[in-house]
This record gives sequence, structure tokens and C-alpha cells, in this order.
Amino acid sequence: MAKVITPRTVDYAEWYNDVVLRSGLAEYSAVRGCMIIKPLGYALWENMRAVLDQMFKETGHVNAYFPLFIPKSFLSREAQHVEGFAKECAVVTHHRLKLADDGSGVVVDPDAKLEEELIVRPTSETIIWHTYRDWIQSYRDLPLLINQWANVVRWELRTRPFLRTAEFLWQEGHTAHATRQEAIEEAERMLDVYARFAEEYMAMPVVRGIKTPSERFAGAEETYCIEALMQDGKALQAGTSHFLGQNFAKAFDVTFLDQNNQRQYVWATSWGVSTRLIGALVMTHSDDDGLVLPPRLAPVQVVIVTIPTVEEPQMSHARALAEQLQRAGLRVQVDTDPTKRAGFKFAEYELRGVPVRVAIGIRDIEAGTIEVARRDTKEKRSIPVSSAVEQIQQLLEEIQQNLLDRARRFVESNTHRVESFEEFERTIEECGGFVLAHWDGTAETEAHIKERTKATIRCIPLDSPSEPGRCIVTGKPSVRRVLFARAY
RNA sequence: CGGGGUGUAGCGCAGCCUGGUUAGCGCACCUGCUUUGGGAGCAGGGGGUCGUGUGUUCGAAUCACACCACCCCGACCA
Repeated sequence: MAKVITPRTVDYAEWYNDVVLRSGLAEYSAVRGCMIIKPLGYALWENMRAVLDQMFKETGHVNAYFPLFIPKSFLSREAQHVEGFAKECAVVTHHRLKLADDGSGVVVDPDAKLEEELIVRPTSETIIWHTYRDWIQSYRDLPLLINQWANVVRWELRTRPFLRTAEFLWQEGHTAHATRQEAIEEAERMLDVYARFAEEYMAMPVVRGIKTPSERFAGAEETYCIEALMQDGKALQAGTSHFLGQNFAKAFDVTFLDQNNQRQYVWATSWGVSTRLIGALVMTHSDDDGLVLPPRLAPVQVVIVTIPTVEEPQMSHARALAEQLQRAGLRVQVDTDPTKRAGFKFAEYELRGVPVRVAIGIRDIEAGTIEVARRDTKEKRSIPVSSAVEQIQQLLEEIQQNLLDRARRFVESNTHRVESFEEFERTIEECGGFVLAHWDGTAETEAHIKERTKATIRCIPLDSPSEPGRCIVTGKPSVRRVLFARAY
């Protein structure tokens, strides 16, 4: 038992770290708050990226790439934006090192000070809108629908692998539109893309909603979000889409001439998801034996393990089956390594979250069967090798669906409606989860609740029906319930 | 940024309080044999600036001081 994972019931945070580190998704690096994304974690990200990229292209977007560095002066052009990010910026001040006089290594060369400091981008609105000024002259240049896959740096005080790292990988869409309405539609469209991706590929149910003013992105007029519920009852913001109004157009003077030859400021959106989604995936499906990955995103969907014996016809059987599965479009790995025992491999592939494991031993070959084990329920059964491809394909779909159903049931049974502040406090403290309650719409009440319970308004759900009620704190009238939770 | 913790082999740790031969254990690694359908057994072997610096001492992993790094918990944030 070389690799033991702390059970979730003992310490959820420790369990999370164990799963991430021991499954080989990522490890800590020599740089504080920055992680090394290992091949398994990166392959997962590549799969996510491929699907999202396709979805972005289907909705009319194209990719581009903007600089990593942003002149300091750009950041301060939009007042709220700079306020939101100033406290967590990495700053480049010099461009050269030199040998230390005492021979102790290298030091920053004071003569190589930059005239204007450069900020390592925490997000790219400013440099992109500075560029859009040149790209947009006419209504014919709009809409401008651009996405960028990049890394960004936010000097967070407290970091956790995938959930919050000082450097992270993400995509950021930045679009420009001729009308307010069109920009709002874009922001909503991309939120919908994210929600569909979360549910259809990650098998992770999400609540779509809008943020309250105090939780809005720095510089946005409206922030849309998808909120997911983790197994420990805490919420995780899984993606955001912002309607930026004309804030950045005004800050960077981006205007166009409309059909009536009138000069207008451009309307903007930005939207992003990050490697945080990998953390969300872990905390939605995984268990005390390690990762559980949804088949649609799993880097390896099927692993075929041969049970070694002296004579080894298993190998050729395994390779033949792998070939058939690959031809059917599946991602397959074959493990015929005779130096590790079967039990070790079983545990190892479970730890790494492979959805379906096939075992082939001499017994199976004699019986014309294979043993198929599914990761989500740990069930095993023998099936005839003749129908292996169809059955495995079907099983993968079943697993994908089961993960979503299971996660949905979890969210449903951990979403509570409360009518009083007392009930609210008790529910948050004892059950966690999502809490739907009436709120009077003021920042004061929101802050009060946060202070008392550490719960925040995750969003005002888009699909929430209007339902007259009274604020749980002030008793003032409210027209709909909002979604509260303690959050990551 | 506040609080706590930890730095000894790739990983996990013991040793430190009470200084003293060659720094030890488990896992992993290498070799051999036996095993092999749920994390194999035996035998042998390789691997160490004891986080860094300064000090105390005949002698420091061990004592003192300073520093650094990372992790965890909070406040802030994707």
C-alpha cells in the first residue's frame, strides 16, 4: 500500500491534495503558488481545450494571441479594473542581470531599469482594448469575436493546486459589438457554452446566474457565472462571462461609425474558464480511491491490463482488442508490463481515473471473455470478447451519464430553501450546500450575511422563478430567491 | 497579510528534549530467485551539502540566534 489517500470524511482538503498529487495530475514546483501540470493533468486540459475551442469556433470566434506583458499605464486606464487587480500583480522592472561583485551569483543590474514597468497580465482586457482601437473603425468591423488561450498570473496570497494558483492556464474571449443588446446576447451565449460544456462533457451540473454588484468582475456591468457544488458542500465558480458595457471602449477610446455616420463607443464582453475546471472535476466525481474522470474528457478511456503468465497469448489478444477499440474512436492504453502485478495495476489505474478497465488473463482467453470493470461504481463483469467493442462503447456512455445523474442528485439533495436567518445559519453550518433564500437586494445585507456565516451570494439564478417573499435578514420585500453558499 | 506547522535519500518519516563512533526505518529504485486474477516474498545492493548562514563547543542533524522555503487554516480573489 504505497499510496494512501486521506479519506474525504477525515479531511476533505487533504483528500483533494492527495488525489491531485498522487494521481499524477500535478505537483508542487520550486515557485510558490505555481504548480507543475503533469502529463495526466495536461492531457485532461488538452481535451477540455479541444472541446471548448470547437464550441468557440462554432459560435463564430477565432483565436489570436496578445502579449504576456502589459505596460503599467494601461492597467490604470479603467478605474475599477485596476482597483480589482492591483493588489495581485507581478511586475517586471528590469531587463538584465549581472554577476554579483562578491561572486555569489547574479543580481539585477540597476542600470537596466525599464522606463515603464511591465505587468505580467492578470487578464488581458487592457492590452486587447488598446489594440482594438486600431482594429475598429466602422460598424462593418463588428462584431469582433476573438479568443485567446494563454497563461495569466495573479499573485494570490493563498494558493491551492488547480483551484487557485499564482499562474494558471485559461482562455479569455474578448468581443466587441455595435449594440448593447448584441453584447449582452454574446455574454449570455458564452455562458450557455460553458454550462453545456460543464454538463455534457464534465458531467458537472451547474447553476447559471448573474453576480451581485459586489461580486462582479472589476470593470464589468454585469457578470454572468456558472456555479458548481463540490462534494464537501462548498460552491465553486466554474466560469464567468462579463458584459463590460462601454467601460473599456471609453477607457481606450474605441469607437466606430454606425450606418448613420454617427460616432459610437463599442460594447464589449469578456469570458473565461481556466485550469480551475480540473479542480472542479476532481471535487465533483472523485472518491477515496482516487480520480474519477468522465469518459468524454478522460485522457485514457479504456486501459487493457494483461494478467501475466509464463506463456503469454494475452498480449496479442490485448493488442488486437486495443486496435478494434481505437478504430471505434476510443482512447486506449495497453499495459502488458509483466513486472508489476495485476492488483497493483488495478489500484494504479483507479487512482488515475481511467473510466473502464479491461483485464485479460489466460482464464479469459480459454473462455472467450474479457473482464470489464467500471471506475464509477467499481463493478466488474465478464463479457464475450466478440461483443467487446459495442459493450465498452455503451459502457462509456453509461458511465458519463451516471456521473452526471449522480452529481445532479447530489446537488438536488444539497440545495435547501430557507425562510429565516436562523434557519439559514443552521443550514449553512450543519449541511452546507446551496441555500436558496430571499434577499432584499442591498450590499449591506449581503455583507452582513457573509460576516455572520461566511456564505456569499453565489448568483441570482437565471432560471429562478419570480417568487415574492421577505428578506431573511431585514424582512424587506424580495421578488426572487438568490443562491447562497460557502465558496472556494 | 495574520495564525499554525514542516524542512534529514525520489517519497513518507524516526533520531533532536538529554551534543559523542560509520545518521536510521518504511516505500520506491537496482540485481537474483520464487511469485503473478486486487497494491507479492526472500536475499543482496546503490543512493545523504541533515533547508541556509552565523555562533556556542574538543565535537552540532541535535543547543542559540538570524534568515529562507514550502504546506495548512483564516481574510482577499478565477
